[in-house]
Amino acid sequence: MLKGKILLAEDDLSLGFVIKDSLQDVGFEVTHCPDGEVAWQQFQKKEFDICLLDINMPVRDGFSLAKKIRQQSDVVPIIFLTAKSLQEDKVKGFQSGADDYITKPFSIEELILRIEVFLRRTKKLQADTKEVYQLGKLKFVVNELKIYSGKDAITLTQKESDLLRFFAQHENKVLKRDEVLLNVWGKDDYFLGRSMDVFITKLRKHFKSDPNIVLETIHGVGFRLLINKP
Amino acid sequence: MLKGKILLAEDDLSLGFVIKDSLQDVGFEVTHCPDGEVAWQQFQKKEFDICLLDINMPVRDGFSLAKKIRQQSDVVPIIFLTAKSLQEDKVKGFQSGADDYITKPFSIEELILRIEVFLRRTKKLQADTKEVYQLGKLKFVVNELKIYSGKDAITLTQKESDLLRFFAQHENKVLKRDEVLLNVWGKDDYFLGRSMDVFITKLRKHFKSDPNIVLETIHGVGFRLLINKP
DNA sequence: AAATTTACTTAACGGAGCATTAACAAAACT
DNA sequence: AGTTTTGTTAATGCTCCGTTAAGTAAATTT
Repeated sequence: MLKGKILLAEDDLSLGFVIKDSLQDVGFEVTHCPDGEVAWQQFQKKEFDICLLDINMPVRDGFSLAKKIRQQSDVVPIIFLTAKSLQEDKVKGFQSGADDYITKPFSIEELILRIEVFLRRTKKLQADTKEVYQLGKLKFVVNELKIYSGKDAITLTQKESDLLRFFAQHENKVLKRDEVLLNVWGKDDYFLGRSMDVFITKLRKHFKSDPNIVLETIHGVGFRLLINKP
Repeated sequence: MLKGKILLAEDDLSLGFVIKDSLQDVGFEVTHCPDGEVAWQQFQKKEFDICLLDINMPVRDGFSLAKKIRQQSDVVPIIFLTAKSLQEDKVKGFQSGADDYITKPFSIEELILRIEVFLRRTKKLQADTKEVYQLGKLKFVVNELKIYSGKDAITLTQKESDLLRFFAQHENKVLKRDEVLLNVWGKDDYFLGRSMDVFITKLRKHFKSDPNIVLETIHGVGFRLLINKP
């Protein structure tokens, strides 16, 4: 069971590996970045449920990265990993938008517990929000995995639903192939790319009852979900 | 809303703090004790609805504490928090009167759900609120563990009833496998998942007198209790 | 207390559903 | 024309789920 997507920025590679491995063991998907700049690039590409940022990093330190992240999202929880336990650092950290910090050396168990505390909080808010998209004359109800066309309904598989949801969230916007892959599949390689193409075909079939819904290909770039007004 | 009073014995202070904080967040009153002896003093002073005991503690370990507690009350649920997952420990734990154990690292969410499963059970003995669900032409009376079909009645077991109750509470909503497991069994692992499938089969058999009641499977996601209007 | 019943879990196996991979066709770039 | 990218269908193989039966432990009866 996938519990959530975690962005881990940690320049100490062996420590980073241990953290990544432990978190994956308990069901998280972890993207490990060796410095703040790479982490920032990843953050822009993909959605994360929580960020774990080391403070002392080359290229871009944790504080600066946290600020950047906060400019783009003031919801995603940020936890600092820090060797220092000085009061100033803590203050500085919270000012830059962190939600919590944990001082090294910490136990993996404790880290997991803290992560879960945050995820539970944010989950509660989302848990019962009905996520529904009106696509032309079709109504897509995410939690039910269904597309309604009047009284008729088509049931989607989980993956179809994940993919359609991502397009519906960005209606009318060009989405690059790697963006889609990273967000829906979690990684980007040749085979998953082909797999995505198969799913694109499936989605197009589901749309055939409403010709105003067009999932167009931008050759060499990606796709765009376009809803034409009739 | 105060959900219940919890005695927490945990010598790892930072872990204890996280647990206490999380439980308070969801409405429990928590008394956190740093060792078994202090916990025992607190238990004698005050009434608790549930006890969470770490096993490895200085002064008085969890096993010994559980025995003491059991001498005074054989009703209060005891849950062990343990780092070991060895079979011997489990056995030893249950012999000393524990009702359940949870191995570290565990998720706070899971702990909360297990606590709630226990509290619901003990409360059931006290409360007498009639909880009745009309499912198609069947009437499900929770406290009686019965499903009425006209004059005929089927008697359910406790687990069947717990499970059906959870579905009846969320009629028409897609419930994920882990949600069901956590809410009905208190924890989510492979075997309990299989066990749930067995109970799903049993429930479907009970429904066979009314074809409008459909407990449908959402592959890879969970189940949904659907009542079709005839 | 031994035997039986009851309730639930675990094992085992078969089948269905699904994502992926493969294979080939079509389209779009060079 | 040749190469790369995308569309589509079919085959593959994995995971999930349904079901029956066997195992286990507690409760009840004899």
